[in-house]
Amino acid sequence: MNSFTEENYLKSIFKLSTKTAHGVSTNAIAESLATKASSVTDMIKKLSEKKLVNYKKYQGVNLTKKGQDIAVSIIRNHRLWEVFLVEKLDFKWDEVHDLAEDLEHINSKKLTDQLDAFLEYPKYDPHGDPIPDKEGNIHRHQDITLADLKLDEQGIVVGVKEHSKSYLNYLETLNLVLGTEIEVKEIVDFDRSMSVVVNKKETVNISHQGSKNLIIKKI
Amino acid sequence: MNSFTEENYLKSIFKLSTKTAHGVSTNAIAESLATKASSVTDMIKKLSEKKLVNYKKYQGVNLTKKGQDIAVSIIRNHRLWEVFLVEKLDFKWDEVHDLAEDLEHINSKKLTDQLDAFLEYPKYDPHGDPIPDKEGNIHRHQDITLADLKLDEQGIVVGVKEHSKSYLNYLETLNLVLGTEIEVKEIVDFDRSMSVVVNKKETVNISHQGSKNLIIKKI
DNA sequence: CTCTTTTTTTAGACTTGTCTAAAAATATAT
DNA sequence: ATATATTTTTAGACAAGTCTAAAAAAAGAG
Repeated sequence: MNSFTEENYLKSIFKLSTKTAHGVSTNAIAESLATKASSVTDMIKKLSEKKLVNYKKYQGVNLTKKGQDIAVSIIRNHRLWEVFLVEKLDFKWDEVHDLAEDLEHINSKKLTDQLDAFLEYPKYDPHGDPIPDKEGNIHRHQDITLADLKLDEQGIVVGVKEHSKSYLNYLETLNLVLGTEIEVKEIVDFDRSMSVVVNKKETVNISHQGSKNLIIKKI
Repeated sequence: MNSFTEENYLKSIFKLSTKTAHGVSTNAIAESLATKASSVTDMIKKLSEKKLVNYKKYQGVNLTKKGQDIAVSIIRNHRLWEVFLVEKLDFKWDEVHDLAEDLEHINSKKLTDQLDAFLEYPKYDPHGDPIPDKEGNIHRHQDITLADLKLDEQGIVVGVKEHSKSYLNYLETLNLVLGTEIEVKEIVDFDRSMSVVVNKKETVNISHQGSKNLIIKKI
């Protein structure tokens, strides 16, 4: 059995390793877990002894198959719980992350799979992030953001790349939730902000900072 | 914030204090948590400093109002999660305890109350134990067991006093689940075992050990 | 009431995960 | 290439919760 702490390290390493081709650096892990590099080194040694990561001093780490399986199953838990909280318990999409951080560590294959069935096998969580299936397969969205769209192009909001409460709230004030239709009406050269038509109704303005974190499927 | 460990101590003290008029003894807590008396003493000092228990050396402990509120809210969580697991995720009543032991520590008033609403404010958990309401009120069953019934008396199964898997399984093989109607047909003097008619159909035999842990409402 | 047994507490040690400060290795710049 | 800056690791310390062994207090027996 692994502690919550170990599981959080594995999850962090998993997420960081999708962003870098090479080993994940000690500092990157420390930053993502709000801890110190020295603590990370200690934990990596432990995970390495448990054969959950491959590690050579000064070379960064990568998950082993075993480590990866654990990380993916925790992410699966996390995202299923988020769906549960939003769909069944009426939470808002900006309220569920912290609770899911706790719930994800409840370790029971049966619980996870029954929850999955109860929720009718959702493919995406409330932020559009894909939910790994029972076998651990993850179907990622293509990585097109609103900022990639050209004038007059249309799309549907399918996810976010930034999960902060403030960003999610900002989107909600613009009515930009999952499933929203968007058409780009204007791109301001100066600051790359955009005017977009939302659901064929209102026109809203969104900053570049906002548009580049909004994942879109072109239509 | 309190650690899982602290919460488990509070829960244990709460449960033990319903059984004894005086302070709860160090040894009793140690036994219930499968730990050593010396560890209990240490923890009690800590809880005492946090004003969650009243403690004088060698005199046992009692919960303060604050400690009791926490204990009750954890029990509320535990029992609501058990209902969820059985009603929504198709778990059996003998499978839910350990999972609920983990889930009960997820600390969110909103989560608890929304779950309660989602489950339509259940009054009892799958073992017939009463679920404390939002304000912490607990409506206990009267403490009549099958063993208290006389010949030809009738009752309905409303709970169990023993929660082990083996006992719950034993009951299930006898078709003695919550809501079952019972009529006492024979009481054997020698070993106090009983023959009872279940749901006006089959007659089954139950040992004294079995009958004294089955909580009944007379009809 | 005194002796014995049981319960509880203390003292000191160990584990897990953390930290700071300093040393070692690697990367960068000129 | 050599000096400088950055990253990573080591060494040693600390807090939480646990344990064993021994001491202190309370309870029970004759």
